[in-house]
Amino acid sequence: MVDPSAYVILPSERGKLVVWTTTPWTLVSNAAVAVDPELTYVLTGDGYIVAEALAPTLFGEQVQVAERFPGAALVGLRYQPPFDFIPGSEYGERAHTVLAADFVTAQDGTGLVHTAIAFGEDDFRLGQANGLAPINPVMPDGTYGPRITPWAGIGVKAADPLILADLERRGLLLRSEPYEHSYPHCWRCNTALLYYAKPSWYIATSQIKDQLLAANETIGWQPPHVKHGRFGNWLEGNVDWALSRERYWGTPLPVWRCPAGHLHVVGSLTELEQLSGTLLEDPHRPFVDDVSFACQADGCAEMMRRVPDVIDVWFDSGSMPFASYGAMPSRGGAAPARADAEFEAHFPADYICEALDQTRGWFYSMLAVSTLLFGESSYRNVLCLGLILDEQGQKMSKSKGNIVEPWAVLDTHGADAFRWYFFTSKYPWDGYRFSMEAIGEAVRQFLLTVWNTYGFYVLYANANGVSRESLSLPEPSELGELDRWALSRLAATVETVTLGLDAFDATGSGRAIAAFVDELSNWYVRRSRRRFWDGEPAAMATLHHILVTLSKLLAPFTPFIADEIYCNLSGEEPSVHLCDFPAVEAGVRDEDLDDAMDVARETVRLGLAARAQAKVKLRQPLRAAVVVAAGVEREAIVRLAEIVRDELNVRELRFVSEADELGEVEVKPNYRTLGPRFGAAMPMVAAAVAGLDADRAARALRAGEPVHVDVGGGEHALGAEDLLVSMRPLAGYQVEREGSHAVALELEIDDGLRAEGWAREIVHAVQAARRAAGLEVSDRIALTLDGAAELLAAAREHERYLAGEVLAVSVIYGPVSEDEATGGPVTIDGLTLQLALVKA
RNA sequence: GGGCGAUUAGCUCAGUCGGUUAGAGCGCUUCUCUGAUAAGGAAGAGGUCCCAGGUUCGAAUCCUGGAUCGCCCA
Repeated sequence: MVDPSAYVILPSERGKLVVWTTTPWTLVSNAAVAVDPELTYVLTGDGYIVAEALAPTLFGEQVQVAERFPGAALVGLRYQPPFDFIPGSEYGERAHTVLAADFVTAQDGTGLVHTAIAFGEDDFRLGQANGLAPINPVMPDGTYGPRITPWAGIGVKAADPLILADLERRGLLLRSEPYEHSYPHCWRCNTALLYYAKPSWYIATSQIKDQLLAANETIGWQPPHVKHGRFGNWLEGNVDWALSRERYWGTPLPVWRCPAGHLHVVGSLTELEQLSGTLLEDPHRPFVDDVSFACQADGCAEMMRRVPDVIDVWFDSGSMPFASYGAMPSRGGAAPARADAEFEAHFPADYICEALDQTRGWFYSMLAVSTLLFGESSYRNVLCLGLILDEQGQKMSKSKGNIVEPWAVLDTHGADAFRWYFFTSKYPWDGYRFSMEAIGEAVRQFLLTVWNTYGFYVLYANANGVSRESLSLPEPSELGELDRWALSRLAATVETVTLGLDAFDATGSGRAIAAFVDELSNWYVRRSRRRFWDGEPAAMATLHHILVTLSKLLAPFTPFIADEIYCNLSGEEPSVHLCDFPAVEAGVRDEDLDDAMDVARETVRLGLAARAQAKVKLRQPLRAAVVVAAGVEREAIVRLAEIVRDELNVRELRFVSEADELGEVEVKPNYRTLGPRFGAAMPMVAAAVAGLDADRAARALRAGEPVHVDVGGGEHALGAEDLLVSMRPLAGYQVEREGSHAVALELEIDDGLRAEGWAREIVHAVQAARRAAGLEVSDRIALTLDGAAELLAAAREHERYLAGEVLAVSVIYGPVSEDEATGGPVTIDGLTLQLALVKA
């Protein structure tokens, strides 16, 4: 906010002290001026006293210095206060003198700090140290009291300009200018806060600081940096807890006091009844205020009455683990004892969760109350949440109107999508930039994939009459590679998710599930479709098992879709939310198979890229793919050759061991191994490697021999670890490569391959027509084909395949008239095909 | 003013022990696949890794200072 800042002149015997303040309203209770005794101050030619370092800023570079001295020389100097509403004698002996302080800087201002004991913590401490009383002429409503005669009844902030005008009239204002600084405001009404010193009840938490720090060590924090950062620092700097509040509503402070000043703190409702004879039905104000009893101090005959204050609500929140038991009248309203079985069963909490701004709020009060009572934390783990910002990154607030109504999100995308977004889009403590689009993306990318995979299973389970009872998951050894791979990936996912959730990491766990669902849908199911069409028991049982387990993994994340899937597929329990979380099964993980599938998929990826480069459609079969692979990678591809061949639509896979058999190679230095070895000579090594004959070097490495390079006159041997061999493309083949991997395609297409390609094109056309005709996936058809002779010949040649693919019980080659035709004519490689189908 | 955190493609975010061509998704362009999919696959365009110093053979990554934003405290 912008406040008026004032440079005020305070005359003294040694010269005119210049003090700086951004709260002119506190000048009426100026009690002292603070200086840094070690800082150098000057007396200017004009008679002003300021810090030397600030004199040029205040008076210009040409300022004349009459005298130079340390701040200590000013200490004790008496000056004329700016106002005399409050006589100096009320503050104390050292009122209106210069005092030494440790908080004065020469950063800004004048190096002399106006001090009003009742306003501000530094001021108060300085006053305490120097025997000055905190006289406060401001009323509780923020207006000046009657002692400030000209401005009594005026809000102090509103009086700022009046005070400045008064000082100026009396020649005491050197300068005034607007000053922008951060200043605390009321979170509710957004008006500037006024600080003043007032008596209060405290808990001496600073005396148990070591216990608080020790208790913090037992807590698991997410994110981890809060533990020794924000929270740990706060505990290190612990100050006593200001407990009392001057409010009407709240938990009454259980302190009774007699006129003689004796105190009694009441520990329970039972104790209060014993003392007073009154059992309170309702322990709040005003009832509790009526309860009085005879003073307990020896020889005191006065009546004790409760002090009017209530307790800071943070104490209530910090008492949550105890209050829920202790508040019960049957227990006398006292805090629970460690012997209480019900309390013990629930203490401490496994975890708590709140926003990051609770560091000094709930997180602290929960720890402090518990440590005071039992010397330990009331929670084992804490997860902090960040703030949810709007799409522009601004904090959402009702007054700004940029809030998002939760119901609008729920109505549009559903609760599962909402939850999934929060769990997986970011780590919760990082906060969010909320957007509806991001939730829509979560739906499209994740929930629909899950749902469609489930829907796919249900479709073919129903089509093949597969019942829940008929399913049994075969032993791993009886399953195919793809099934075992899917189960292995599932087991790995269960493990990752379990470890993550145990560590309160829902984000990493959710992302692992998302990765698995992607593999499941876009590799396992896609590669296995044919088996599901036939209702193959192993495939059915595998996917069923995976979906049921997946529903259990998803239960905490997307409870509704998880329960829907579980109840329809299993129903062993009435709800997925009554199931145990999946356990990590021993012996299901097969990391060799996982790695092999990765290699196979990489090979497919390169092969598809090569096809795209060559502009050969995937439906056109090719004779061979030549794969660069050796050792375990080659074994992996051989193991999964059928999948690779089918995905790439090639008849044959051939292997070469080294990239240089497919094209020219280049060698590059491996900085990771060579860097530490050669250090500063690394650039020379890189140059030497660049100068090598790549083919010769590659051959040598393949033969297990070192390659020698000359670096700065010395010869060094480089092994296979030190050089990375990669390829240049080779003319004549379509080669796709990445690093040391490569796949080449033979592009020559003979008549046989061409006819097979056409047959697949015809299948594709018929399938499109089936779909356009609205047929069920299991409907049989009678098919008639007409058109270019070459296409019909290809169809005849591959009729069994064609009929099987499109579920045709008969294929007729004959004329198709306009009105019989299903859809328009199809063009394949420039040739025309006309087709008609009817449900058989 | 102090403490803590953040800053990477138009947007949302990854980026391991510091390793030389910084990735993904969305969106855009062009293909492709489809007997579940609003889906999948390939290619292209898109980058001052907030800025400036420093350490190092080598920095998005480590150190120092600064900027901006957020939270807490004064």
